Amino acid sequence: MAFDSLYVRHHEARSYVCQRNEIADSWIGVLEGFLRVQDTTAEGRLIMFTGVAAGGWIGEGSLLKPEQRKYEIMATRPTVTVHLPRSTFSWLLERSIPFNHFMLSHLNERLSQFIGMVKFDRLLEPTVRVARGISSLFHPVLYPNTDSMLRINQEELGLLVGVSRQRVNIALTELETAGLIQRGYGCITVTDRQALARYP
DNA sequence: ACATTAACAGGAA
DNA sequence: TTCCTGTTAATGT
Repeated sequence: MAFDSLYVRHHEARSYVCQRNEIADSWIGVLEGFLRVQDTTAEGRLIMFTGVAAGGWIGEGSLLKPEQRKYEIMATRPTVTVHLPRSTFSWLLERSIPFNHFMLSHLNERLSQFIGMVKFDRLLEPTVRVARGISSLFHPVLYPNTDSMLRINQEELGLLVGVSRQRVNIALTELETAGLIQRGYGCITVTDRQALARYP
């Protein structure tokens, strides 16, 4: 059957799940860990586009039309991925209405995420950026994760929102004194999700 | 002013 | 030991 071709991959921290310009052959789901969708500039600077947490999927763009990957995907910590090969992907796309519904809602949510990023870019208040960045990782469709504790360190968060690690540190103490989060070692616990999303 | 990079010490894992 | 945090000082816009 079609599902026979699903396969699972284990990735070490800081290893590539796929490289830029690679030919896409599967839709990538995250079972465990965290993926960073990024690009490296000519000067070697890292730009992070988005993250994918457990339960999320990435890479359908390069499957829906025949093209090479436009970015690289890296595991930021030990990560387990499940791969839905291109043949099975198109098989499901042709035949399964539930699969199409899932795909549509997934694409729709990612679209609104990127529309939100344009707005995000224009509000430059670093603390607000950090607050929104944390909130975005609680997206119910893109990151179906019920846990209120995020496994992300301050440098990672800075990469995600485009702020330095040191400034993230300041932002986190502000958000903690505001009673929205609690800082931890390599993690953040969100105590008030709604207020965090509406911050300030 | 305010953010960024670089560098450091100290604590957690 | 390595990783992460919290903090400085110097530099840039």
